[in-house]
Amino acid sequence: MTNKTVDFYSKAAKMHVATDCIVFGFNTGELKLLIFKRRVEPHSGDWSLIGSFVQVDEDVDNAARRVLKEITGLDNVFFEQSKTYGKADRDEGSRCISVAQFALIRIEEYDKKLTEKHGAYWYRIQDLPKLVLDHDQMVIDALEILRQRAKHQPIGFELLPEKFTIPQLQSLYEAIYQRSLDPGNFRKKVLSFKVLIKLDEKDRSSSKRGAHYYTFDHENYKKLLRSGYNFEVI
Amino acid sequence: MTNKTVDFYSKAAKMHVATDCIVFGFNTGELKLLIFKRRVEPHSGDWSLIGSFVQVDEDVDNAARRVLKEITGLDNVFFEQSKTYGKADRDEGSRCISVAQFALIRIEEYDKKLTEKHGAYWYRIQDLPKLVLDHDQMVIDALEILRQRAKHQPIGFELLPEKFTIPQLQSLYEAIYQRSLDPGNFRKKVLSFKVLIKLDEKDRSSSKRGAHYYTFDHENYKKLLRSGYNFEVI
DNA sequence: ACAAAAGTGTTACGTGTACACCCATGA
DNA sequence: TCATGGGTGTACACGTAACACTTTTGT
Repeated sequence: MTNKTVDFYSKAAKMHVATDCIVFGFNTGELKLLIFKRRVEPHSGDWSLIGSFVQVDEDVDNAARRVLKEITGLDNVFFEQSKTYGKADRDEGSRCISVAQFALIRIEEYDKKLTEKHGAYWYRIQDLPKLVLDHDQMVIDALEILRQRAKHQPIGFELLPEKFTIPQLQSLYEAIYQRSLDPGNFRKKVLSFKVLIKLDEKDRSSSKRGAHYYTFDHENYKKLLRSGYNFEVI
Repeated sequence: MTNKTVDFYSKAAKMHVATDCIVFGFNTGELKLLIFKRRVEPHSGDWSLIGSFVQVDEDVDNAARRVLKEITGLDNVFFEQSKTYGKADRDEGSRCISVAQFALIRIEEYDKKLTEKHGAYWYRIQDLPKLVLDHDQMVIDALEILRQRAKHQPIGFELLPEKFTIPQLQSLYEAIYQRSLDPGNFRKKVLSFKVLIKLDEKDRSSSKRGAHYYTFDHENYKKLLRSGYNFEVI
């Protein structure tokens, strides 16, 4: 590295880089968000998203995975970058920009002990409390992106258990878009993509007849994507 | 601020934060990108996007506006955040994350003297040279987002002069999506949105009959958006 | 008068939507 | 056997795509 380089970089300011996770979950027909009570100043005790500073030798994406694992115990979670928040005055603690990322997790699988230990709770998105800093805006933006994605990719499967029924899937989409869908049309649409594998087993928890379980056909999905398929679910 | 706070923040690493601009322009029926020859190490002399470090007291969004103004002389440019690049090893100079933002500019209006002074050139997106660091990927991602946006918002108008004809607009969309569109259908579709104002004046540069100039009706666009309208151009 | 681009009209087709209807089963 | 949610079938409306056709005007 030349002296010129050192000079050029050294003149530039350094700042904290954080990542905040908008963690979506789904159960009992409701879209939920994992938030927790902040334990450091400023705003200790207020509600906040789960976040962390990014370490010097750590990819930003990985920082998000690290925190989420610390809190939920979950690995291999679906993550996607949402937006970066870079207003100079967004954090009065110190100049700090935050890369927001949203995660979709199967709510049944996370470790309740861990989340309780960290003071984390699932809230319905409709009745979230006021969050710290610009975290309210982060949630609004992430929801927007989730809706956008869910329209064209079968992203919703990330939020359901391995085995799920079509009515369950429909209920998820209804929760995401906050509107009701026609059962017949939804079923036809979603089956037309040929990315669901029907199982023999049935779920009888919500009707006497029972609804068939399905699993997501990852193989076929990838194949179809490569051949330029577009999944317009809604 | 409590001691606890100081402690918490001070333990976290600080790093450089940069912003890189993917500057799109459009003329002679081609989608162009503004890139320039890098003048600092590492990679001095290689082709690069236009970027800068973010200053301590500067919003990330404004940093992008600042560089673009320095180079093109343009103010009031359409900007949108694209993605943040945060791999630990993305810049060998020093740990540095970059918030990529794309800009749409009216190519006729920029100051040629300024861009020449800074060693900046317009390249057709089809034949861009290899760019420095992860800038190639930034362009790919930004194009993807531009296409996404252009599908649902009349974003394309940002790339055209104040007055433009419908065939011009069509040619822009054809450049963005790299496919040809039916003139009749395109015209019908775009006029159906009621966000174009027809002017008396005609552009005779590309036909004897001449094509009517139109302007974008910002007022009506905002009104329609508020009432929940969706602009599906393609 | 003809070429060439602008602009209009018409029709066929596929897809989404609404809704009627049948199925399976526990109580 | 009836109520309930699962699942199938169908008819209509509408948006889109393809393309034929008309208009304008400089050469």
